[in-house]
Amino acid sequence: MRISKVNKMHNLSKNQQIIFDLIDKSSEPLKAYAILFNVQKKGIKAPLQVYRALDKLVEIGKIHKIESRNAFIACQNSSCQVAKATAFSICEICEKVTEISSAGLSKYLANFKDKDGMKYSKYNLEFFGLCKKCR
Amino acid sequence: MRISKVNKMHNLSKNQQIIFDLIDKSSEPLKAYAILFNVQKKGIKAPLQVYRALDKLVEIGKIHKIESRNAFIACQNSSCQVAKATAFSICEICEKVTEISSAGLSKYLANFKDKDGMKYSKYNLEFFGLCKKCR
DNA sequence: TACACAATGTTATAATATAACATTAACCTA
DNA sequence: TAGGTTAATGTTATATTATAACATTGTGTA
Ligand SMILES: [Zn+2]
Ligand SMILES: [Zn+2]
Ligand SMILES: [Zn+2]
Ligand SMILES: [Zn+2]
Repeated sequence: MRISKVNKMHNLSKNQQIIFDLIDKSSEPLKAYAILFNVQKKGIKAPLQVYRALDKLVEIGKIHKIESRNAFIACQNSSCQVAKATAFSICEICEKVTEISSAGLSKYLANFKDKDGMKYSKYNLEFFGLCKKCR
Repeated sequence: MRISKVNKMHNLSKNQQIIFDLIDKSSEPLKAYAILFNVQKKGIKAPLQVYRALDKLVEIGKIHKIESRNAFIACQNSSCQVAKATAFSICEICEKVTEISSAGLSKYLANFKDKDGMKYSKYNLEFFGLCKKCR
């Protein structure tokens, strides 16, 4: 396998890199229009440019969407290669979001079968409560 | 405890009842503006009237929001008195949504502790896959 | 080179949700 | 049953989130 192939696996384009860097260095989930505002100085002017980069970054697992907040967070779990099994804790006061990395939880959910015996390979779980600081 | 008190627990107002009835008889999750369109003949004319009823219905657990779809579904689980622990399966082809009612799952999630030993009383879980019909 | 595909740029618009303020209904209790 | 309180409603305007459509440019590969 050549270097170029290795890189290609998750080689980010210019816009993708700009937007990923912003999300990755943020201490909190970012919303699409907050991202847009922050990257306008870098030449990204339109919502669609942001959403396209976000879509791709979600697809390859570099970021995740917090569905209940319409916001995006960098993957905090180096093993998330694909956006297919995600779990988060969300503080209902300060809105701090943490990606949960629990082998037990992911094993349990990956093996969960519903009443019809159906197994699901993809899921998103959001826990809500109060973080340490807010209790 | 008087009758009025018993009823009051989940006595729906006029708009709440209209909107709940619509969602309850629907075979699929409904979006807010689809609801608005459907209840305009009943005198509900503005988005805010719909969103206010939806907020209340979610709060008391009569309906749930499918976060990944921005849509609302009637509670299919008679024991959901409050919107605090929900789980759904979602077909990625036909978009059929089913509320999962599994004692094992809810027990596991209610008892789940993160790395810091934190327990969460509230969660939302969405599984994705293909339903029987779509496989 | 030439092809295929991914990414970009741009304008416009769709879809989802809330702010602000005035009014009315329902409920509780003195 | 009058008065106070809270919940719900009505209405207009606006904020926020997301996509359609189409033209163009870059990138890797045969
Ligand atoms: Zn991750
Ligand atoms: Zn907190
Ligand atoms: Zn339910
Ligand atoms: Zn299906």
